[in-house]
Amino acid sequence: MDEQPRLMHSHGVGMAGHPGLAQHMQDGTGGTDGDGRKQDIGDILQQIMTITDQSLDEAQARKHALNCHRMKPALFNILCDIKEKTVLSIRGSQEEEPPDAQLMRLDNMLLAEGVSGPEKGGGSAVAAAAAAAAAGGGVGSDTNSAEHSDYRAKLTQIRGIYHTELEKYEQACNEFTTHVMNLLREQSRTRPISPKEIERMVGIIHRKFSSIQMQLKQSTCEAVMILRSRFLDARRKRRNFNKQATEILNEYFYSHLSNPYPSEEAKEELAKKCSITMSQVCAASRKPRIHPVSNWFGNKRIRYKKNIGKFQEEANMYAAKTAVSATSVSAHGSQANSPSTPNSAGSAGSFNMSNSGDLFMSVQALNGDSYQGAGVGANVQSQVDTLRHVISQTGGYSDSIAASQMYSPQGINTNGGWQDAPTPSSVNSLTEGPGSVHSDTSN
DNA sequence: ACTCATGATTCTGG
DNA sequence: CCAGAATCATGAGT
Repeated sequence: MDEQPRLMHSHGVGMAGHPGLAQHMQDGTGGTDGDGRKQDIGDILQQIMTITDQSLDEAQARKHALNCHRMKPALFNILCDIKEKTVLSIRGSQEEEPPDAQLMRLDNMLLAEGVSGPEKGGGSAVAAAAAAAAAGGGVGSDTNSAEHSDYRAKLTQIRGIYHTELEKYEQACNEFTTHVMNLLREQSRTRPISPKEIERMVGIIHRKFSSIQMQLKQSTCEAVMILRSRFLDARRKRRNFNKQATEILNEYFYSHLSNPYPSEEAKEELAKKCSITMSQVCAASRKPRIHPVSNWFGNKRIRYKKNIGKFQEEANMYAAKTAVSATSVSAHGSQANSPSTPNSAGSAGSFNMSNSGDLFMSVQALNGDSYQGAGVGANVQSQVDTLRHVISQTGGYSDSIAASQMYSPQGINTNGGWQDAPTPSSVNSLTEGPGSVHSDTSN
């Protein structure tokens, strides 16, 4: 039985044209004469060795004959056994399954980016963000949606490429697998190849292909990242509001100085007036995001509070402006609010007091300046009175609020801020009183 | 190149 | 969750 494995080996090898083993086999035959059976085997080997010299038909016939040899099944099994053992020992060492932590990550990311998920117009997350932005802002979302559609188009492109490539790989993988399987099956008639081994081979092929797939996923992820950074993570891309917008916002701010927390509607309105586009809303972090007007007011509040002195001039200017417009309005008989302003000085005072020492000064300055401002911009002298009146209003725009909401000077004082105003955001200042007058007239 | 103004983001406390 | 505070990043003026 010793030599029979060699037979099979040589056979297989001979077919594959392996020189080294042919040599080895020849050694085996050289040392075995005398025995009839071995002689027989020698013959067979001889035949095998010369098989390449024969015609194809002859070779085929010989092959068939060998294949039908009565010893073949037994030999085959034994060889398979031996092979299995050696293969196992080899495989044991390289038993690697460093599995798909990374693959999972990639998959998750692709899913999150809407590349590999269910078809949803591509970039579901971003699309959602865009939708949210559009819905939330309503205003000027054109440019934004344009940007997003651009982004989406690109993402869809990536998605398309990814899917076609993936499909290609899968197809290639399947084709190759079946090809190899056929080949092995075919060869298993002449070589000791067990089904198990074929299975193993298939596994290897799949692993190879999945590593290719991983590369594909990786590069897709990279592409998406680049796209994101190009389109969305230009988050801090800051475009200054235009002058008019700033003016409108400032007017609102200074006319609601005692409670500069515009309601949602007010913000909407302001945004509309300022034609502040939602493109300025952060698209990056995929959060529904803060309205630019909110940003503006947030920044304004904090910066104003931080350095009131610096903003005093501005405040005066807008106060004057407001005054002028308010007078023109009041001339039309919308004095409904004006009578209620006698105490406005108080609110102005309160505001003042809220800001340490120089506040008081600033109030003084405010009044003085406002007069001046009126003189400059105003056409009507008789407006001086109204001006004064309105100016005080500006200080206490939310007089009504102050009254109704117990917006006490003390509170402001102690805090040096507006925070104490109860639920500031709930105050719908745009629609109420002087504020609305002001903002309406400002247009 | 530098500085300042300013819109946006992030972190934190209530 | 919201406002404030801190910070980042950019645009504009010099």
